[in-house]
Amino acid sequence: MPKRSRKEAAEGEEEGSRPAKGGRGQAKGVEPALLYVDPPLREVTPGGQRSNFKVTSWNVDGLRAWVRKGALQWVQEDAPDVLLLQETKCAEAQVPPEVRALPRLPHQFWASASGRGGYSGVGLLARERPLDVTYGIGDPSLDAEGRVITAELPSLFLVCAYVPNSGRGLARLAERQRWDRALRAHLSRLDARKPVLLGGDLNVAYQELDLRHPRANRRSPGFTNEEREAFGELLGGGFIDSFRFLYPGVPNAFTFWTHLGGARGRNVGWRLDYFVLSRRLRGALCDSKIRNEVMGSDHCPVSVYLALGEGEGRPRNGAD
Amino acid sequence: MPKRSRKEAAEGEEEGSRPAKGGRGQAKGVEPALLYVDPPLREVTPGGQRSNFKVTSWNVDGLRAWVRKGALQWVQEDAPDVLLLQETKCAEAQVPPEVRALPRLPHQFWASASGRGGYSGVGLLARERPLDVTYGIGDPSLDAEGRVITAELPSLFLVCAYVPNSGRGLARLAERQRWDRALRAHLSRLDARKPVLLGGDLNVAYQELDLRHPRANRRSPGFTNEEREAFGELLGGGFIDSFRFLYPGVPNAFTFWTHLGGARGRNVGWRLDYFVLSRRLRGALCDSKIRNEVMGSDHCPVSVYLALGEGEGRPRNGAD
DNA sequence: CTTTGCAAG
DNA sequence: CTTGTAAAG
Repeated sequence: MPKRSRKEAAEGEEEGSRPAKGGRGQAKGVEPALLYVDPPLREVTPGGQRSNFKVTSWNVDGLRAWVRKGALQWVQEDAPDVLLLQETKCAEAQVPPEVRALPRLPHQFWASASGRGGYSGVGLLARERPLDVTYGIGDPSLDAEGRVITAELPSLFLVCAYVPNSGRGLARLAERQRWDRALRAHLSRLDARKPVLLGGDLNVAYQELDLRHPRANRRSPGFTNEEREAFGELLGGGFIDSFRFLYPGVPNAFTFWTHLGGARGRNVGWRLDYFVLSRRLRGALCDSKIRNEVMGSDHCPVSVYLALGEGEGRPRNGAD
Repeated sequence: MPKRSRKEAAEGEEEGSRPAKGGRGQAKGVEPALLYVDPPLREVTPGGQRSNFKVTSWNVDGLRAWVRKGALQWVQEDAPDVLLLQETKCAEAQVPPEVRALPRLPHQFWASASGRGGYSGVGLLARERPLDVTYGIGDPSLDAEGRVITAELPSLFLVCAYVPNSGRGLARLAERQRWDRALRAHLSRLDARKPVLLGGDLNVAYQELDLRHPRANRRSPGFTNEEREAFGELLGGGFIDSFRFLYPGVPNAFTFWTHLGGARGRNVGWRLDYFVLSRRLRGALCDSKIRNEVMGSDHCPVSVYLALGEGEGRPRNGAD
């Protein structure tokens, strides 16, 4: 069982295909759709401030294939202030010209796995030029795969992350744990200077609520105790899971579905893509959206809406 | 220039895209279609014997993809007595069930590259059970790639061959020359017992007439002097190129077009697929067809029609 | 199941 | 340009 990957196990027979407890009897293997429907956008903070900053994050599962599928059309309509992309599988020189030419996102920053451009990789595309951009999380032994870009904006640090998968048979779980620790340290260092907004594929479903078949995936990459606890420490360390903060207890809100076996059609998925923010940014949070109707990858895009004002950029000891 | 492969050079600018000498002036790079149209079938020999044996040969460029494209439909309509397939790229265990189930071709024999099933490979499928079937050309150092199947039928030996490509930069030309010699020896040994019919992708265009851009391909795999001379020795050794025997001087009759650059649409091709037969079978030859309208591979199928009678199977010293 | 890379043609 | 393959998810 530990030999099966998270994504394989997501399709597993162990527990997933039993009829729901207490439900009406169902034919073996048939599951109800249980689609999460994203509610209408909340355009203001509880305090009444209007959203003026939108970030969208999308694990594209291969930037070039994603472009061929026409995803850029959706990006233009979505019109985020910043677009975070993960799993571009693409060296900077291979980024399609249509992406480079996006009129509303002229400031583009790319990272890819050194040596093999077709693996991992992230991008950060911004409407306005960041004050500064850095790469990685400060540990060269963990920064060879092009997984993190950090942009300093006037009022916050924006971090795009593609957290490494723990691998088949959890072969890379130990490395993943080092990675989770290093990311947390990176975020803390940033947070000491300005509030932080982290977006991306964090490759963990935090709670049972966050994947369709928790029991079947206890030792699957993305739902091990080790990965979940690391995420818990992030939340305990002054950060908020924006979606869950706004929508506690809401089930079936997934951002990833394996390609195998038509999982997406049955909404057999995982919530792996997040916007996590410094606690002191919570008053600026308008909404956190899961665009699960949008096709083009095995992940769907997620967006966060903030209301950034005069006071937002103040340093940590000035707030909270 | 020797670095470019045959198939790349087929598309080259060197000589190919000049307007034809003496022709009307043409826009640069535009070539006339010059499609070869297969004439109506000759159903009888010059001596008046009706064809009673049909063999079709096709380099399928991947048996599984070829099946997915629906080529089996055409095979059923073609209804050959024997079907020879090359470049199956498929271990015997991976042959699609639809192929195994072909109702009119129940006797199937497969060869593939030992170790890597996805490379090379041939098949021989027969309506009637052969008397005997052997594999290879009698040299273990040349027989590891599943390129030859020989079936003994009552009146002749039928050989299915996929001759190795000389490779980019002619890296395998020396091996190819050994291969050509060994194939010739194999055919001679068979021919001493019964007449021989060889069909398959012989990976050589014999004369300038047999490819669209001879000048540009002087050192391209498939048109080197070495390969052409080896084919000439076969013809000098008592064998006939059935198509050219029946259609001397007919140009633009190609059986292969590279996938690159829309070569097939412009009929920028090569004649690489042949039926070659023992000279003493020439009286049995009705026709040799090139089905260049049939899609499903980068090669088209070719067919030969013979009239086999009482006297056909007699040993060599009894005829010619 | 799909995306990369690659080798081969 | 298309077929295989493997590694990765």
